Amino acid sequence: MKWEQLDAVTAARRLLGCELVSTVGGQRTSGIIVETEAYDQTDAASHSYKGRTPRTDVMFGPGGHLYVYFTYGMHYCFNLVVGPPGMGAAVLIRALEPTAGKSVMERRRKQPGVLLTNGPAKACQALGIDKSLNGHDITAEPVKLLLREPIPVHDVAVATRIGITKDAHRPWRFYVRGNAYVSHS
DNA sequence: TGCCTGATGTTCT
DNA sequence: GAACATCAGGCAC
Repeated sequence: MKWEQLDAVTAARRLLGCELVSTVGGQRTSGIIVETEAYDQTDAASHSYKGRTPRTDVMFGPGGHLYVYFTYGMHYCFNLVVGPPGMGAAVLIRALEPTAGKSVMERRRKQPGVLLTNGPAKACQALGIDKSLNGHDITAEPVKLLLREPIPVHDVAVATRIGITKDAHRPWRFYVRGNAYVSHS
């Protein structure tokens, strides 16, 4: 998959159903992506909206890399950068359905079941992703994205994004209908 | 079940 | 100095 060739909305749809595999710290954890949000430079809610800064530098790099940021004083969230260099587009991974390493996730999260990964900062913590992985290439260890069959169109729901104030009306959130790990349906 | 709030770093104004 | 792509615990109903 050539993430450099996709816009944020197309990529956000295509990422649903794909699997993320992390071997951070020598511990294998993985999950299927079930909820995403699209952001791009024309979008006031996006970190790239105000142009390139040291923080948002990797968003303006080539697609296929992780953009990891720290927020609210205690949480990390991670995006997949998409589009060609200079585009400033990315897809926020909001929720995963765990496929391996649940016990590792429980140890990291100190929470059971659906609470492991049903939110962007939770998924990040469960996979052991932190700021040191900012700019990481998604085809390399220790965090890899594996392509899976696309989710059928009728199983994908579209909604407005969560937790933002600017451009909040854009229908740029996508999730797998009926999946228990989706944070808001 | 649902609202309110504390925790707490980084970035930008 | 305020805003922020959040989460979890506490308390009122």
